[in-house]
Amino acid sequence: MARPLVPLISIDALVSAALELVDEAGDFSLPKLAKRIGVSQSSIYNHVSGREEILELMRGRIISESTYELDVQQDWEAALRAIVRSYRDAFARHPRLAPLLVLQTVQDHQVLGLYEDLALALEAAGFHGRDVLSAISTIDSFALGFALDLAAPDVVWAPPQQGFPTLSSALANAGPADERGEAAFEFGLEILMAGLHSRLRTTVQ
Amino acid sequence: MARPLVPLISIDALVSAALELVDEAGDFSLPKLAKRIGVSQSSIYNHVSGREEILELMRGRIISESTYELDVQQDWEAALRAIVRSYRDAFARHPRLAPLLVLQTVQDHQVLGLYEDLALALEAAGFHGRDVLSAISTIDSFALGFALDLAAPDVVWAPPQQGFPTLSSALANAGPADERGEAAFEFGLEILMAGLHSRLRTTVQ
DNA sequence: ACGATAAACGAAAGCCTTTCGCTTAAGTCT
DNA sequence: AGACTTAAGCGAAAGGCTTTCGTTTATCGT
Repeated sequence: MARPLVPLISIDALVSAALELVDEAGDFSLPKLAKRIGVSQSSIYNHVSGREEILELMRGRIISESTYELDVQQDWEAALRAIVRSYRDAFARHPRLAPLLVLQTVQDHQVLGLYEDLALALEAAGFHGRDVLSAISTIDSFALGFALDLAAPDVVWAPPQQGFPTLSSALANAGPADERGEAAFEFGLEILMAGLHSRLRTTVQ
Repeated sequence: MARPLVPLISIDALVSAALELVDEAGDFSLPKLAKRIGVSQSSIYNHVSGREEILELMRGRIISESTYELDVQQDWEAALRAIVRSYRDAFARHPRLAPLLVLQTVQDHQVLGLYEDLALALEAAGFHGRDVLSAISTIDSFALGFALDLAAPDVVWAPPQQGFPTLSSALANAGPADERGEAAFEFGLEILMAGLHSRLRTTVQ
């Protein structure tokens, strides 16, 4: 086939189809992506530079889909909570995408905007100098860790019947996997916020 | 070649070689693993079930290599700090392994032992019921997040020159990548501990 | 009118994991 | 001692994967 009258491929369609594949199968490949859109593998290279760019585009897409509102009236804590929740919500809708993104540099504009807002909220809170990036890294680790938890197998820990009594009883106490994840995230967010408050109190201003 | 007098492959040698490859290249493959040991790819299947088992064996190996001492005298906070540090140290020695493990259920005995100790320390601290697993998940998210940070590209965020002033200046303030990671981990650990303390104070006992 | 660009295609190179059948040494049982 | 089972190597091949390259042809700008 020669050049079609109307392009068969668009970046939007590419990203949507790739996201569908990841949601369904936990991964995507160019052959499957091409088959889903109904084109050949190699045609895709006319629109993106390769697999990595598609991944980065997916990151931007899911972050854009999960917006948060920053309100001038808001205190920094409310802002931080809103940002972290929105980040985590983005991955909650597409849990299996998180593992595919951990090794890539963040370049997407939308996503950088989220980190910029994070930095602003932290400065408003009273963090200075190197602490700002340390706090960003901490929040990022936390949010990424919980995002990955959403993608983890239902059974994260599989102790044998004998030998790990405390861990086993903690697991027995927990409800179904999604409830456990939800409860853990809420718990973790409280820990994080309390920790940040405490740090601000104890640091010489 | 028929069956050799002395086996050419042992699980220990397999894991060591695989770990070397991951340290060097960030990944390992059976062809490369086989070449390094000096056998053919398919022979490896006589010793392990496949790629996944090798990954799980590597997890056990690095956790075993990074021990911590739990001392009856110790308070729970010291115990938690020791466990989290040891976990993070394990991945600091083999940063590029972390991303390969995020999707796998933990089955290794040594690693389960670490989580058992974590559960014990949390109960000693005064957490009960579902909170134990929530706290484990929170600590796990932190530790995993920071482990992944060690494997991340030197440039985690790449904002363009214009448009993200607060993030850019936070990045400019930071030193080299490894110092940033180290400072962030220490910062995060304080936040985590302070948060847990705060939670214990405010929860009805 | 014409040249450049864009967007499709097929073919192929060079990775990867895993399975299969074949060979032969070592160990075990009678 | 002879025979059977197992363990551990091998090569070949199936069927994935990403990416590059050359070819074709429609559209657009000058």
